[in-house]
Amino acid sequence: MTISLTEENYLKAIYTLSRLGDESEVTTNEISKHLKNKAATVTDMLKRLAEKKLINYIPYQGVKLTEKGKRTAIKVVRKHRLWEVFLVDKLNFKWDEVHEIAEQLEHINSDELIQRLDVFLGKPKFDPHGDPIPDANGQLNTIKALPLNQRKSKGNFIFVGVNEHSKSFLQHLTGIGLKIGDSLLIEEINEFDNSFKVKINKTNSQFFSNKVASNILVEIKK
Amino acid sequence: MTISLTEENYLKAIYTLSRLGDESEVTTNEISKHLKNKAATVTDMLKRLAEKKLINYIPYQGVKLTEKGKRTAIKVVRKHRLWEVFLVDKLNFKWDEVHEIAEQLEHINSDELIQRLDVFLGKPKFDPHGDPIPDANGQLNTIKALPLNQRKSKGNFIFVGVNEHSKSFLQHLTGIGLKIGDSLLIEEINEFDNSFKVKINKTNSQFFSNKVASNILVEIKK
DNA sequence: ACTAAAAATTTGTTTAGCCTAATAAAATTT
DNA sequence: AAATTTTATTAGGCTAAACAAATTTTTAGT
Ligand SMILES: [Mn+2]
Ligand SMILES: [Mn+2]
Ligand SMILES: [Mn+2]
Ligand SMILES: [Mn+2]
Repeated sequence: MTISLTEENYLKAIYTLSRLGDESEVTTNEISKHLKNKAATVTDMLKRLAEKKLINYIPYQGVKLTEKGKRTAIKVVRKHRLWEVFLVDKLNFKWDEVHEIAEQLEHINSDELIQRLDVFLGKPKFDPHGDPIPDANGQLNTIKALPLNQRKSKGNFIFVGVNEHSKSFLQHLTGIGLKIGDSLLIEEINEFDNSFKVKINKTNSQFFSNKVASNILVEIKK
Repeated sequence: MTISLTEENYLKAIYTLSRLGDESEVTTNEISKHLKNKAATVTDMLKRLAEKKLINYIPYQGVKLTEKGKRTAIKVVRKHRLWEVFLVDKLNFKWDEVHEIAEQLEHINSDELIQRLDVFLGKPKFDPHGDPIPDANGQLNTIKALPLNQRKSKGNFIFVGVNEHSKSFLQHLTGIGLKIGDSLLIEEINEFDNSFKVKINKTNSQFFSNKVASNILVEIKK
């Protein structure tokens, strides 16, 4: 049974959306919004995917990936993230330039290719945005990072990933001079607007709005 | 105007077929055979491509690429061959394993990507099968090689490319121990079946059938 | 419990890309 | 020059993937 590029994109969307919330059912409208297709189109595809046993679908009740569907979705995510590492590490693209190209590359179909690419890149565990790369068996490091704005006390953290992948946000961070792996020391938390004053790498102090802070994922520095 | 993956494949087919012969018109049946689609399907597509000014098409008279069509086709060929170099040089695929994957990768759409891939690979001039890689402006080294079986005198040659790209032929050459760049000394030409006895790299003598010799491209050794 | 709003599905079209069968045009043979 | 064969086109139909409009089901508000 072959899975089309479009079907792969639907499976990935369902996977991504189910991870945002509580792992429960994903709704037609969520998928519709995410993929920028009309709800009627989504319903059609849900029937097709259910037919292929890639999702469990009860009309009006939303969908969940089957094991098979989940495996497929994770493989697409794995490819997407490996290619992003390739583009940044080997071709010197910036982290805000790679997503659209990876959206295409993630559909290239060759197990041998993924395997060799993985080795060539040194079996990376995270992509350029800090997102974990599933291994060949579909296992992925659960990330224990939290958004910066949920840290209620001052302290020392490491910037490990982003919640928001838009080009403008990534460029904003680059403008500030913030990169994955940088240390972040919360110096002030302003009560009235929940903005933060943060020192990056012990040198340069910056103000982060709550919006920005909510999209920056940090771990506690050991 | 966007050009679909399928349209790209038709343009590439027309380009390839026109190069085989005398650069003249390509026929519906040739395309049909090459792409393994029915002639009626090809006629449909020819109308679409003509509509888009990618080919000049006169019913019953065959087709020729327009300048625009040719540019597009050459770009696809460039991408195909660059990706093949990547797969062999960087991911250590064998030369008989890369074609199918390159058939997919050649449709990835990003000028910046091709440009950077080209630089990353060291701006290669030839792909793993000895085929010339068009440069960013679509110029390509005309190859002055001839098939081994057209060399009528004994002498010293260099193996620079293949005429036949099938997995089985490439594996056959690998089995013989023949690689691009090897020197070939014609020791004997057998009149009755036009087979050749050839010494590879001054060490190992092999018999080549005329069929094999016709698919091996050589240049005169300077 | 009833009604209005929101969410999802069904119905009917469209386009790209493929097919087979029927027909027309061109080339070849007699 | 006709007849036959080969090549190509037209006509009609199919499926995947999209849409808009109409309808149904579920949820939320009173
Ligand atoms: Mn991405
Ligand atoms: Mn990413
Ligand atoms: Mn190839
Ligand atoms: Mn090649």
